[in-house]
Amino acid sequence: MTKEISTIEQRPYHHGDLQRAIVEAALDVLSESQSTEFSLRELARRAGVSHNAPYKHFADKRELLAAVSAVGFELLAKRMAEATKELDSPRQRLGAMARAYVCGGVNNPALYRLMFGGYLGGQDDGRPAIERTAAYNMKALIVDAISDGALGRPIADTEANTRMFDGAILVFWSQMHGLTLLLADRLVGPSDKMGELTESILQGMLDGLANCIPAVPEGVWVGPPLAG
Amino acid sequence: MTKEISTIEQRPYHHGDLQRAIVEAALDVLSESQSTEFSLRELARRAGVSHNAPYKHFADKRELLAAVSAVGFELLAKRMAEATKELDSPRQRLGAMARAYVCGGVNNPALYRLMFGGYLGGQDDGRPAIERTAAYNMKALIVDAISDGALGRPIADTEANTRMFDGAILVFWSQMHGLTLLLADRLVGPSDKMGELTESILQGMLDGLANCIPAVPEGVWVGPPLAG
DNA sequence: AAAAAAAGTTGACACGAGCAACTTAAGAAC
DNA sequence: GTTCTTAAGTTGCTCGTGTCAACTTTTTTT
Repeated sequence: MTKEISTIEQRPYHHGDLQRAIVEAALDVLSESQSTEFSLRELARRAGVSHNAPYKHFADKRELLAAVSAVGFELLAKRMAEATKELDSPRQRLGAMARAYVCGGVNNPALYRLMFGGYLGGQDDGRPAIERTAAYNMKALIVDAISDGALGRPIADTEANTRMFDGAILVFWSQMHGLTLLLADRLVGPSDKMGELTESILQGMLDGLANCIPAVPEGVWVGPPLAG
Repeated sequence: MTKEISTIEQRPYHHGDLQRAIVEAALDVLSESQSTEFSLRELARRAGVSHNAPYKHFADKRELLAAVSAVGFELLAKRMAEATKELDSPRQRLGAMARAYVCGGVNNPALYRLMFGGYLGGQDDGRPAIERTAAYNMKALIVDAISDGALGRPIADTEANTRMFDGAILVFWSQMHGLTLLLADRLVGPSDKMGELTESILQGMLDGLANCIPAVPEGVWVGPPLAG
């Protein structure tokens, strides 16, 4: 449908930028149907190419979904960065980040589940590298806010504090991850109360963390595992 | 394969208890493949019946998965109940419950995702009734522990406290839900540190809740929505 | 015993994943 | 500029799957 070729983009070969077109079609269909059970053929149809053209850019459906997931990570990270840009108070930054995170997930549950759910990288074969970097990117935002004092006092982002940081990130992340999915799956609602819920849960969490940040046990990783 | 007919079970018609056999096959395949993308035909094959026999018991794949999900809820609720049975201290009960919950999810992520993820009841057409009751069942376990004093002091399970209870449940549930999924999806690990992680996060959460239980905003529901 | 209903089977259709062989267009080599 | 190579796209196939329809067999009802 919409060819959407940014005039700057080079169109590498005879037809348009199919790779991008397919990913965008997939994002559209995913957003509309809220399901990953669309067919590559449907995407090909939307892009106006033959049913097998996508295979020239993606080995299989899984690889396409990985690319979609990567875009999702970029979008989410961008929104979180944008939401916190103008804010000075680290506490406010953390709040804005949390709201952006939850909001992003609730507004497109299927994409969120694709990004974080086990569809990709199920075993040890490893998630696409881009997803790892995006996940680390998001972690960095949290670390910044915490080290700037979001928990009531600044905490130096040093080696010695690693396990404490990981503990805080783990609490924060799992809390927001859980809230996002409960809202997205309508196990909690209504979702227009999203903002208030996020804020009140966040406040309770920070109260708890201010008392005591749980140090994560030796050997625990928070974020995608590094090696295979 | 394994017909597995409990000698007590009545076999209603000419062949075995197909309904049960199919659901059990589905549970097997789901556990093995950690994916819901198996075929009904595969299940039929395993049960030794023709490819269409399952349709006499389930209108479509979705309905079969709903039945599997229901079994999952029952299993999980049973394990949580079992884990807390012998414990007097409400705090210990809550801890045991949390561990059983997280452990159940991590040991079979695909089943957990099927139960709580958006595959079923995506829109408003409603989740199967059995899933609702199971979810309420689990909520009740949490309410019991809290009203017995798991948060440091007993809190009467009265109408007046409803929103506070919902707040506590929301915090507890979303925290554990998030932790479970992060572990299941290997975004946090390693999963053999599951118990310690659960306990330390739970402790931090209770510290926070002891200070202040967030009252959920007016009109929020925690658990599957009641009406359409 | 006959009728109705439930459970299971066979056969068909449409559709999607993915492979193979072919065609076209773009760049590189000469 | 012609040829060669290769990326991008197409056509056509095989195979498995969901699901419908029609038929058979067994069980329950009457």
